[in-house]
Amino acid sequence: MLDIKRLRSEPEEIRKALERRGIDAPLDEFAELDKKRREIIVEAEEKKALRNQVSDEVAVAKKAGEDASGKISAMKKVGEEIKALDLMLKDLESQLEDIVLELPNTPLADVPDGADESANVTVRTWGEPRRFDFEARPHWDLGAELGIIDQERGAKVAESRFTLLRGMGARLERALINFFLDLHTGEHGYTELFPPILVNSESMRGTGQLSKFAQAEMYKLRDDDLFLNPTAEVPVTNIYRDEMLAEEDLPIHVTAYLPSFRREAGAAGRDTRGLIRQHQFNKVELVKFVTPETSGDELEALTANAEEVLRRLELPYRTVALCTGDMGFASARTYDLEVWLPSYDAYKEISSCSNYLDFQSRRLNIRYRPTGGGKPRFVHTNNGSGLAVGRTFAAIIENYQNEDGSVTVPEALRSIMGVDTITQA
RNA sequence: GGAGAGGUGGCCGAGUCGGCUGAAGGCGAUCGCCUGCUAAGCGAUUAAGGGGGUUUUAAGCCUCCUUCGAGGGUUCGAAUCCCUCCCUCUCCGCCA
Repeated sequence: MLDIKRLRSEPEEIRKALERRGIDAPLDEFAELDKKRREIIVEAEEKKALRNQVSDEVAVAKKAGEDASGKISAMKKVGEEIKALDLMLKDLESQLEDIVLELPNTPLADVPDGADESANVTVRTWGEPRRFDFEARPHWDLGAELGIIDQERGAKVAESRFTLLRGMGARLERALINFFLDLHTGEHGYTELFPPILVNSESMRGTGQLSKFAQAEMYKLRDDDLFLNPTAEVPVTNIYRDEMLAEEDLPIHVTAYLPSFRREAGAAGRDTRGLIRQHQFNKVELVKFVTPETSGDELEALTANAEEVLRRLELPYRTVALCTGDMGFASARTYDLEVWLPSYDAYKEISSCSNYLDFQSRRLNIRYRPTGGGKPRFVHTNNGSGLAVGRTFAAIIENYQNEDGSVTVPEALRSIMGVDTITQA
């Protein structure tokens, strides 16, 4: 959420910033409610101060054995007035909260403007899309033929958009997870976590997954206040919810492999084939908790860490700066990594790396105490996938396919896979 | 699932016949003194959030309100009493 003080002191800057995202923020309504709120606070607090003072007098009088019944009955009435004011206040605050929680983050100044992905800006491209001297095939066909991807049986066991991996397919999935984690922990300095796969509603709310918009995407358990993890960002970012960190603790760089689940409620007809859009998918997440001064550089580094995975796998990709209209709700800057996918004849998102500034930590109440004392400050958070496993799987099958339908194993995975080529079992 | 104990500030930990306890004490931290350096020692400061005032802004200062797991209730007044919920720990049960 945005800083209330900022909404109050620089509403025009915020209005302009949100307009860049195509949002007409109800800031006038906010200002009006906020003004009313403060008026009531003043009134209520005056009465509370009076009550506190008289209550002390009652205590003194009683100790002295004097009669205080006049004061007591007067305060009884004041107490009722306070109760009424507090009720009004509560109502106003929930109205204010409704407004504030619906406001997305303000984009950083140099984020490209635009309404949709057509305005995104490619910041770098790595590798050349392979030119095939035969008819390249999509991973779902190759995978089925190789016997490593079985979508029919996945659907039988669960439903469509669930997949059974078999043999070298299952092994490739596992190899990718290991490879990602080993790279990020061994060479990029992240600490590996394995968080709960079920998360409670407070955690979901903390990272914004329960907004009207996002809610329908989530699998909810019937008998418990728990959801299936939609992205490791949720359990990982929430580990420090309501905590006071020390500046010496920062930066915190963590990575986690976790199965993720999404209902894909609004995605009917999109990416229906193959592994691109599944209800259950594996992802290795990168999350950073950092000081405000460093979050920009930290995002660049995090993005580079995710890119390194694609380079080691020698998969052609490009890095795209999302425009204001295409960025996620909480983000102030986002880079998407897009891998070349021959079946789509296009680059397809495989990672999304964002700087949330203090937008997330404010809502989650994650602060740190600066070295040398001083007021607690909100940390900044960064987050990105490093990478989505299923999409990497698909990219490897397609980019490394051979004319005979076999798939060459990328150099970097051979020791984990134990073979150089995936062939029909 | 059954029985019991408990949830207090950055951390630990006092606080039951409800009333200068927003909270003793300790640790940690910061500043100062001391010291050849370090350690030890001495002194001071140190919860957060929200209003109002002051200030050109910020900082600072003054003042008030709220907060002792969460929510409700009783009361002039609640960390202290009552209710509901959540969580943690111990024992038992079950179990990979």
